[in-house]
Amino acid sequence: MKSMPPTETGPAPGDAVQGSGAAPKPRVRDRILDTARNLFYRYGLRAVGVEAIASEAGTNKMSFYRCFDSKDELIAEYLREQGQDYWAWWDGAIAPHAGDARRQIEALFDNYMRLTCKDGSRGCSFGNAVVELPEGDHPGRRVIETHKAEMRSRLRVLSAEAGASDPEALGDTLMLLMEGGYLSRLSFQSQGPLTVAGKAVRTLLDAHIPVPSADAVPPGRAARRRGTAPAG
Amino acid sequence: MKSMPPTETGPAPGDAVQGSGAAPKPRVRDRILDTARNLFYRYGLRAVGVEAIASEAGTNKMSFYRCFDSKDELIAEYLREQGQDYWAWWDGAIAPHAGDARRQIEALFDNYMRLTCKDGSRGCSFGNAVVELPEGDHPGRRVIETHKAEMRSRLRVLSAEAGASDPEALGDTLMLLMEGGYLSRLSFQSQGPLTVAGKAVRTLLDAHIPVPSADAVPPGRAARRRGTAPAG
DNA sequence: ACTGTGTGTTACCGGTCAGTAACTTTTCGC
DNA sequence: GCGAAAAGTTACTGACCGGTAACACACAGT
Repeated sequence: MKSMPPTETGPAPGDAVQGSGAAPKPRVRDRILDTARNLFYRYGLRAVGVEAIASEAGTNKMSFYRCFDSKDELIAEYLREQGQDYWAWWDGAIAPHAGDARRQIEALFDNYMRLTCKDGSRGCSFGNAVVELPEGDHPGRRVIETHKAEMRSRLRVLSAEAGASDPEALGDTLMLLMEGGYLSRLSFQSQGPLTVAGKAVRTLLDAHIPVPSADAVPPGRAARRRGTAPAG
Repeated sequence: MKSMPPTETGPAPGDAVQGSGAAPKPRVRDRILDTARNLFYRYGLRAVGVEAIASEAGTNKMSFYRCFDSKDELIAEYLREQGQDYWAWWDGAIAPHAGDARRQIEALFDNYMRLTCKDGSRGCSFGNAVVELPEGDHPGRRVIETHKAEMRSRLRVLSAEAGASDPEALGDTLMLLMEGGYLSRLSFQSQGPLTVAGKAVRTLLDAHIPVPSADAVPPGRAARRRGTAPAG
């Protein structure tokens, strides 16, 4: 039940130290937040203490408490930052296919799979955090619930735009798939069930999006449908 | 970041106390393990201390350490117990439809949805635990990984028995669905995306299980396929 | 009665936790 | 250069953590 590898004091090789025209050392608050994001994501919320965060950020607990009211507030802030990055990633993943919602969903999941299978991935910051925050009144919970609700909403909207006959059902199913991939990533290495997410999404899209009537499209196209059907 | 509601010392009303021919008070070890299962599941592994477990079980830390080598060992034992119950539940859910793998899968998921939507559910003990145990050498991790691998395997076998053309893909997709439901249960109340799992499973079964050729079955049956297609 | 086993009790260990006080030093805008 | 703001330093509080020592008791089988 140990928590973390021992921290090294002093500036790490990769740190932004002043000198020879390099970028100025970022403000304490930013360094702390950055460090907290790494540590919280890697080791969990309860496993990482504020002292460890502060010293890993090259500062101390006192400076920490000048920037943040409490550890719980830092956790909430950590989650907000993660959220911002998450939606930036999301928008970037679907941007190349604007106007084609089906392709956007596929691209989103392809991107998601690649990212989540990578070494060092620990799944979803929000999903992991909510496991450690069962108390209903923790400031981080609002952030998490908002984030997940937004995810659900976006997937439903994309499903509707893709022409799904039951966009709520398709959106929610996609959400289950995503969440499942995030969670299963923790128990399996990169060869877990997550590897089929791409195929699964295409199967679901095929099943939920009605094919155009046969006399409205050139023959042969409607029959094989679109995307990759489940082999067989 | 508080951990648990205050514990009450002394025997709780529901406890099995000796008297008037009632069953004898269970042995300490069993009481501790029972309490640990409740507390760990509800509040998480790190949030619950051994002292809290012992006193909630009506004993003390010393007796605790006579039964268990360490908290980490208790965690592993907790997970083993959860595993036994889990497979008993699983077998019970699919037993009524022995011989019809498709119905078994449907029954499994229906049962799973009902259970996981219930008040007080906190998703999957194993999924939650693995979030809190990033260290690769924790005795609990073996239990978790074995459990999840078994789950994956069983879903693949059921998929094969159901006649799926790509049973590995179907099994893994079902696994993602299940894991996703467990995880999303923590961020949503009972009205989360989990509610569509039943429909999603039937859609996937329809898509993965080839329909018998038209001249082998009475007309009208093959056309509408089986189960509940996505509305529309 | 005697003894062994299981259990309860109290006090303690070293370590870590979140959070604070008081003071010094560095940095930056002007 | 000056003053203010930001950051570093040391020492501390009170609570809790996992884990242990030493001892008292209660009840079983013989």
